[in-house]
Amino acid sequence: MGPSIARGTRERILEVAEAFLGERGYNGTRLHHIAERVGVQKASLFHYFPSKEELYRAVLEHGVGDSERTITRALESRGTPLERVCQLVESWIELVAAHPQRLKILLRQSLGDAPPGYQTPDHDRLVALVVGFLTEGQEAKVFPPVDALATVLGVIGMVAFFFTSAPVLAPSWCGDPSSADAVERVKRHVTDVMHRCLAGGGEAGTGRRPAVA
Amino acid sequence: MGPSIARGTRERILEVAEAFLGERGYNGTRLHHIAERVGVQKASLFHYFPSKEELYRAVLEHGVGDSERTITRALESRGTPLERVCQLVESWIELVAAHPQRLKILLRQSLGDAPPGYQTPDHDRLVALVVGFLTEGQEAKVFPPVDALATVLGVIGMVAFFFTSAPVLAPSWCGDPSSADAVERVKRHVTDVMHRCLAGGGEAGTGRRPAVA
DNA sequence: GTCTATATAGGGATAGAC
DNA sequence: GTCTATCCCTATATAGAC
Repeated sequence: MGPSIARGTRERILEVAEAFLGERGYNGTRLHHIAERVGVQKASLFHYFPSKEELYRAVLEHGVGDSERTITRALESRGTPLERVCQLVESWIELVAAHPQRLKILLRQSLGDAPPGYQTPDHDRLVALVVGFLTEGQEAKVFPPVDALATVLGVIGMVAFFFTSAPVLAPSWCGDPSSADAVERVKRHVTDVMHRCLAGGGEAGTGRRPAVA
Repeated sequence: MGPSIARGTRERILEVAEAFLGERGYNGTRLHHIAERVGVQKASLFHYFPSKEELYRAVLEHGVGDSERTITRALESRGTPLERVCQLVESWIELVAAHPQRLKILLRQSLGDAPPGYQTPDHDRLVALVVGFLTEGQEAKVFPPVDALATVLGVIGMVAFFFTSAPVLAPSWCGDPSSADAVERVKRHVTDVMHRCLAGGGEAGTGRRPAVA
């Protein structure tokens, strides 16, 4: 994180744009509104960014790197493999709670809300990092034989849903998903699920269902 | 499902619109494109729907009701409570796989991609139905004391992510999420997780973590 | 570097013939 | 009920003064 005060106009534009892109999406965001909130004329935006699409790309790059650092750091931490997985989950949840807009932008991207012709980058490398950790644990018989890739993607899906869609589709879930209470509840639930799914070692887990129904 | 052949123009418009709204979103969908794919002039759309917004609402209503029927039917089925939960999960996954666009539209809605001023309807009643089932099971000591609401929303989030975002953000996940293989894999994983989280009765589950880290 | 003014295009919506 | 033609607004982007 850079200095949080006395930012230049370019940084303020990026910040406001990130908020709008998260809240309204690429197609729904008006340069007009960004300029207004920054407190500048619309034409001035084109002094810093040649087009709306380039502004979009700049916002994306601006938010990249945090996730990767969080993941590698957590996997290298001390503790049992299960503790490290939970450490990773909790760190990532905090990251998401701190920057909900970034996750929303990624989700929108995956749904196709991006500049025309924009190639959505994949995140296979990052996912593979965690999947590899789980697989190694399974080979060492410390994790049960669950579907490792599905487990990782499932956690991402749960957390993403808790912080973006759930508050809207099921208001009974929580008021402000970024509140300390909500963050704590998500952490507790996800780590609880991880314990239930990854504890018990290499033998068939607690309640693995017998066969196809 | 109505007759699938010799549909009227209105039905064809609804069908094509559903596809576009799922794929491009409300703001990204051009009436021009809908008309083109239907094989009709743009102005003709206004003979059937007074505005883009009304077309959007019609598409939504057209896809409502299936989910509710699926849920109530599964919860009233035979079997142990856990079997009924898994039955519900599998039925719902099939429904999602059969109509991925509908889920995408709902997700987009929750992200705010809807007509200006549109009030996204909540689904609290439907969620509460399943949560109630879990809570009763917990009071009867057949389910462990997990966070029931979080469990339900977590499953929704996982499945939603598997079928919409995961194929784009992590292409290693699967090629076509609606393929029989992919559907089977999702079913297996989610019911596996349900077994691990809901089996074992009312005592503290397998690996419930001791306290806050 | 920021402004006012304007060019240009695209898309939602309407009019009216057939 | 479907078409052609057109209106009109909005939004991106540019030109050029200060």
